Amino acid sequence: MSRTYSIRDLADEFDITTRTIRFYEAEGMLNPQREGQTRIYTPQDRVTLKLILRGKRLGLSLAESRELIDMYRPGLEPEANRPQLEKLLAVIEQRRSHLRQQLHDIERMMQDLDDAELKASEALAALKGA
Amino acid sequence: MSRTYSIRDLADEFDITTRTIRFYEAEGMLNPQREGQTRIYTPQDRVTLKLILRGKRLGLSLAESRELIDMYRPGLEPEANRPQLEKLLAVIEQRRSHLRQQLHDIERMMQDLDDAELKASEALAALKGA
DNA sequence: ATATTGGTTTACGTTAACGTAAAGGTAACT
DNA sequence: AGTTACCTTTACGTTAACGTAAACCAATAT
Repeated sequence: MSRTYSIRDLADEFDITTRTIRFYEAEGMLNPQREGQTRIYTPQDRVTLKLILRGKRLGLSLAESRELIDMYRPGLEPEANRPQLEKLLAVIEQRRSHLRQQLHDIERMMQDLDDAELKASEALAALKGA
Repeated sequence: MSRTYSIRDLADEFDITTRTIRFYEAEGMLNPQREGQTRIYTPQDRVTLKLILRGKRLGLSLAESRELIDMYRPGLEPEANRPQLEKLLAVIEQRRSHLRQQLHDIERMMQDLDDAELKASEALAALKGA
């Protein structure tokens, strides 16, 4: 019923190399089925990969992403997941504030650059006027 | 007149190691004066270090930060700086949009986590109710 | 005098996240 | 049969940004 993907399908879709995908598997983040030697990926595998890449964009390490992803697989006992879930929420919140800091830095930097450009063009104008 | 700083002053102020500061010097980003063997940093050196660290927070590589910083030192011929200045502005703009993407990812992730937590607590409630 | 504190150079070590190459299997064109 | 196109495993290589350790001065504290 549900379609499957080759390693190349996924590599192309997410613009990464097959090496990268196999690397994630070696790190225990993916466990595709096999058809003989060849890896076969389910939609679920695809989602997992997507999560890894999203985490990466957020600056999470693979280890962090792994924690996160393990969290998404609903444990049989939700209670057991509770502390981990809270810890994860804290990590995310921290990331969020980190991003705010970065945005702030960017604003400052843009401002500095605007100033520099202004000065430069003023200096240029002065030269031409002379 | 203007005060100076020891390597430790700066390391403590910015919460980095002296190794890091020497590393930046080895990379040609700092050129402190010497008093005998000992490095002496001026307020200007301090600003440079600040810029390096700001770049770092923004995810710039040292090489990128170096370009940036060289740009801040007003070249004798402003005209010559022009193309570089524009290139740099482009880099910053790209960073900015990258950050926006990250913020978006964070929002999604938070949402997913909220959902997960909700589900978890619901499952928990169901169990207790049974 | 010696021990502590803080500076120095030189140089090898470390980590993450893959890159890259070698060597080989299988299926499908031509 | 040959070659092209994917797939596989194994394994060594790479890069950035420092960490860490050894071995050494110089000034101060005890």
